[in-house]
Amino acid sequence: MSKQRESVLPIAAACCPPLAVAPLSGEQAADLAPMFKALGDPVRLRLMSMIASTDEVCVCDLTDAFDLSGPTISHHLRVLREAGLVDSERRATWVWYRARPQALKQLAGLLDIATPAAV
Amino acid sequence: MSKQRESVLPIAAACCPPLAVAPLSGEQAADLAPMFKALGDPVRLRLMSMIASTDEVCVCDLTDAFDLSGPTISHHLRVLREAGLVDSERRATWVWYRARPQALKQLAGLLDIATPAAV
DNA sequence: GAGCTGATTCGAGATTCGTCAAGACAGGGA
DNA sequence: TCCCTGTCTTGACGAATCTCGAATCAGCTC
Repeated sequence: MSKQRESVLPIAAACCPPLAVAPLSGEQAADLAPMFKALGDPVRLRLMSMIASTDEVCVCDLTDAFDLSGPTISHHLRVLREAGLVDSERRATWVWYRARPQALKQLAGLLDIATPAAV
Repeated sequence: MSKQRESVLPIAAACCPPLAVAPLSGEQAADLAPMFKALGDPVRLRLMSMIASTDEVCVCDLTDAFDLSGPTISHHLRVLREAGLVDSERRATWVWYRARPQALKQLAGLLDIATPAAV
């Protein structure tokens, strides 16, 4: 991530109507599934929530919150980054992570239920 | 699924504020991650969209839509079912699947972005 | 009851994933 | 310049996942 060329992300590729409105094509599903998959691990879901609930987070703070090794946290952050859910930026010694609201919004829209009364 | 006792699902366990509002606890993340994980496979994501976009779908129709064997489709449907995302019901010879709007709504709420202006 | 159709479960093989230890790289301070 | 701190990458291993064929179960029709 030292290189910022990952700004070309799979986000724009998929912009679909809610699941409850129309079925996805195979291609759309293949584009979107990695995002859900990235959130499908408890550690990554918690990392995502920690990153999204503040403006920026330092890796050092994230590492301290888990009983996992540094490389493991780094690996999970990389998965989130490659899924387009977060951005990273090196600033002096530390690396800071920031959420990508676009991506979260896209997933939320996909899961939106057309019938609010449905229970 | 022949037995309907799976109606006791992990849904009620987790009911959390949006990711962008407060970080998840380890327990909350462990409850929610399986749902995202279930949607993290292209085949399952497409199955979910096919089920959610109509009232009910017969397994036979789902199987026909993929180049996969029956047991494989059955496996993916089981994952969706155990994650609490769909319900199944046997009616005569056929088994019908239905989405659980509660679950989709919960996930959508979790991904909701507090700042609609954010881009 | 016998036979048929549809769906699930079981068992096995190949692939992917999660984790860590060791090494490499980037940047700041003496 | 050299060393130290902090982070990422690489390589490796066990565990979980995806897929299929074969066998099993559920229900209808004759």
